[in-house]
Amino acid sequence: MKPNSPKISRSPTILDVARRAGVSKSTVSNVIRDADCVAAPMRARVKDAISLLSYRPNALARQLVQQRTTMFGVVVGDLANPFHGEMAKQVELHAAAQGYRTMFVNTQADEAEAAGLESLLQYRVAGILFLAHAETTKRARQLVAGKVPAVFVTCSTDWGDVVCGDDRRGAEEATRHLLSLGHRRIAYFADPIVEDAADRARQTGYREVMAEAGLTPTVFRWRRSPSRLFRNDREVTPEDVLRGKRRMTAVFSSNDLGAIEVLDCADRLGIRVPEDLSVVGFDDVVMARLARINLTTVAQPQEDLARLAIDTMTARLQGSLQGRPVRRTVELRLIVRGSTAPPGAG
Amino acid sequence: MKPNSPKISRSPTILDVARRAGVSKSTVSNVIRDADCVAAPMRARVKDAISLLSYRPNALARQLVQQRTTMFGVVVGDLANPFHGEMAKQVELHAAAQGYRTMFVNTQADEAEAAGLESLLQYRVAGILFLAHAETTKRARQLVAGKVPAVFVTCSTDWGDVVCGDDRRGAEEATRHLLSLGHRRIAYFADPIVEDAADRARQTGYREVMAEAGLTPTVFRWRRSPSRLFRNDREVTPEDVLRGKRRMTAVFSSNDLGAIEVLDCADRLGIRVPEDLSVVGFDDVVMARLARINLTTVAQPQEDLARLAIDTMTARLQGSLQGRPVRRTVELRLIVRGSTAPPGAG
DNA sequence: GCGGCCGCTTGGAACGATCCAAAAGGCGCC
DNA sequence: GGCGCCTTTTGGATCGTTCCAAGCGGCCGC
Repeated sequence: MKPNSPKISRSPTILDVARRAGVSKSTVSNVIRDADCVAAPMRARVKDAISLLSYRPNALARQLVQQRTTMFGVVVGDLANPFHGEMAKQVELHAAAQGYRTMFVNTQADEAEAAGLESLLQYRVAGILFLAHAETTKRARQLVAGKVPAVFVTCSTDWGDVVCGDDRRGAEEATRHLLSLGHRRIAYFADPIVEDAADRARQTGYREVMAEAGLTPTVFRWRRSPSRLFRNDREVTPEDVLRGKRRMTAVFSSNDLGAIEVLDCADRLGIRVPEDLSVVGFDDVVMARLARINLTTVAQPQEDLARLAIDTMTARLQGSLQGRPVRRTVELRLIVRGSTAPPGAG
Repeated sequence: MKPNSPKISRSPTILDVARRAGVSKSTVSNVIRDADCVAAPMRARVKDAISLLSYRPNALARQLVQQRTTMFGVVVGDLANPFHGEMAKQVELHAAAQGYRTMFVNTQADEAEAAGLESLLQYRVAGILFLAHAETTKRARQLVAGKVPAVFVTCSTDWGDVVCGDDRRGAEEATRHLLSLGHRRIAYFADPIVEDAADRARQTGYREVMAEAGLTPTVFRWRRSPSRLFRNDREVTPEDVLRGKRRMTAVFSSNDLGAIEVLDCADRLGIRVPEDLSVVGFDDVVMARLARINLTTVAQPQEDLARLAIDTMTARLQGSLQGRPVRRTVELRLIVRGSTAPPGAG
């Protein structure tokens, strides 16, 4: 080996540090991983060399040799959706607290999803979190199932752990609230193009309660995905529902964004809320608390969801959780605000 | 080397593929990087082996040896903020289109920022994007400046490329709009605790126009960062402004979230908008378009911002952009909606 | 027939860390 | 003084790729 090869500024490696401190690379390695088997004066000398060279360990090299990474892949339907945004934030926060970084893929079960997942797998992420995601494609399942732990947050599946609220019960509570106010003609608005499990569970809760009360359920589905909301290109509008022959007095939307969209349509059509129409959402996004929105909704505790999701993931990774997928739930709670009232209250 | 060591299911490597196809690993490498120097029948044989073993290249190993990664670090102030969320989404989208993955760090110039940046640098990300971020700390500068290209989107700095609108001119236009309606007592609401450059530029624009008109500027600052808005723990409220001795007739907020907060306070205080108070925001988040919000605001073209940011970043990486930091701007445009009217219009 | 060239394939040396087994050194005990 | 033991330190193998220079045929032209 030639002494003093003329290094042209490249970031220093563990070998540079070793040379500078006059020790072997193994000792440097022991210091940076702070193993306990290194004597104090030596440790000090190495630390000096490290800060002198402003050495920064290479995470790629480390994770390659360790055969495990500290990155999570996060697949999120639509970061522009406030609910997803908040979930993403909370997940990033809790992952970071456990020493994991997060790689995001923003995709709605479209063709980009497969590419995004493929990429995450090539990076050998330690696990993949699916956030408030529409139904995953079979392709997704076939790509990740079994290769890497998967946790689904606020959405359901049979091939990975699930962390969510009891959507069905939440929907039941919301529907009962409308019933107790005296509503009989209550419509359910499903949001995305692609059905997801959360949507289905909420719909089931709604149908159940309607049936119990001897009422006919009415289900509508937006034709646009949430990201396209507020874009004035609605294909199903509340007008279809409210001006139709069997006029509805209440709408229960599978999520807040949809509910707010309903409010907006109602406003533009001159339909008063809650006098002419009651609206209930699901999620409790911050926006819903505004005096101008003031939306009755089923709150999902986003921080709890995120914490539980990360806990589940780390449990899988440490092996303290093994075997068949588990399902962990958080408490949902109806928050009554000003968008609901007895029918014909005006 | 022992033949047939009893492999216990591990993801297959390039060597496994090579053995299976009866060629050398170099040839396999040539196939997966599709270099043109490999004969057709051989290529076919290798591809068969790849799909047979469902081989997936290891991005860590590849990037380690190539000495360059295809990951961007993205530092974003608050993913729960709709403007940041939309920016994050657009950036992820355009990065993915160029073959880059994104690692997110959600942080507001707090102590977590340094740790997050350190982590990004350990991963040897190709570059770091700062999104709508509050002023970066000196620590951030000292960590990343010079090591890796940095692009600041919708915020400014002197040590990295900047992509933003002409905030000052936008603020001027907004202020002139209020003046032209007849307002004289116009307050400016600065949002975050930590001043950022965008905020300063907007404030300058406001002050400029006020001075030209011979009016005294009045600047207020929220004491909470945007993520804490809507939480009922305001420390400065529009009440301070509107009920004070020198009653304001208009408020120009440095961003939409703040403007919406103002609207909300006004609603709760029984102050009518726009009759008693005109409100102008900045950003044009989707929410602002709702009939119930209907906020006059200065629109920032988020997709253009994201595209330009990624373009600038890739230009730096390819070396087609070199030398001192550049500053690239996009067009801002005032959108007049229903939250502004002549003073005393009620 | 031989040299040269070209197209394809290959072995080996990186990349920058971790980890393990073995070496080195110091110390006390018989 | 020799032996074993314990604490530190060390060299080398390894992780899964890329990349380069060299090898290897075969073909063409003179």
